Amino acid sequence: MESSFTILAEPNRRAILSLLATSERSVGEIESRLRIPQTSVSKHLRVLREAGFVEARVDAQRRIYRLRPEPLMEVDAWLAPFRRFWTGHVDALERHLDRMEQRSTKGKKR
Amino acid sequence: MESSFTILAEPNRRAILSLLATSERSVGEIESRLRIPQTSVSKHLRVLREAGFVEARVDAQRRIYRLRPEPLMEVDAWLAPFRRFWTGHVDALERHLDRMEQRSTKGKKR
DNA sequence: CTCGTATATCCCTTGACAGGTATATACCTA
DNA sequence: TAGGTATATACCTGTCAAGGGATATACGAG
Repeated sequence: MESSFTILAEPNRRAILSLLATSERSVGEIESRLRIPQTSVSKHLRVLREAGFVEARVDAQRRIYRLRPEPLMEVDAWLAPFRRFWTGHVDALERHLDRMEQRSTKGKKR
Repeated sequence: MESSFTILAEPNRRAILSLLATSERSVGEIESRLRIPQTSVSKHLRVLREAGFVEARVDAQRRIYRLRPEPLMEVDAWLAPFRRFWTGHVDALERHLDRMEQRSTKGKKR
């Protein structure tokens, strides 16, 4: 059973999902907006489709893809037990992101 | 830059985090509770540590690991734009999980 | 100092997966 | 029908990461 987290590990797939959060899109739109080769977009969409993240509607030669929320709800549910660690400490994330920013700018490791 | 999602793709690592959500634990406790070989636990902890998911405190020969919330907050933040798809439709997740259950029980594909 | 315990690291093998290229399929238009 | 557009699939290849086993390091007890 392919975990939803495995699917989300791929950056292009997350980008596709974020794009579809706004509105549904054809494959070509995704291709040009994200600057990913068509063949690659199709392959990622296949993975997303089989995992239930998206579904396609046929419009002549086009396939219009739209989001399906269930797998993301699953992720959200997994996250629930951890929320108590940060509710009420809103700006800890902000500090964390700043630190990450610095690491990838300045950063040489060890 | 290793994405937090990449880290979470590994099931054992998610299990470790879930375990630490309850309380901090030594490596040995994690090993016996999750039934993962010690060498494997240590390697996963290293990954989690370097990605900021956990931190270790030294107690004699033991290392006590505890959760750090920031990377999970990041994930939570990424998820935010999608929440509008399911707030108010609480039981869609339940139906989804049922369907998954059926697939992995009955399931032969195509 | 030696032995047992707790944890980390090294090396090696294996499998999964993403990207690229080429090609197939489907539909539309003329 | 032919040619163009839109999307999917097959095959190949390189990379990367997880798991196993052996070993190193650190600490405590006696």
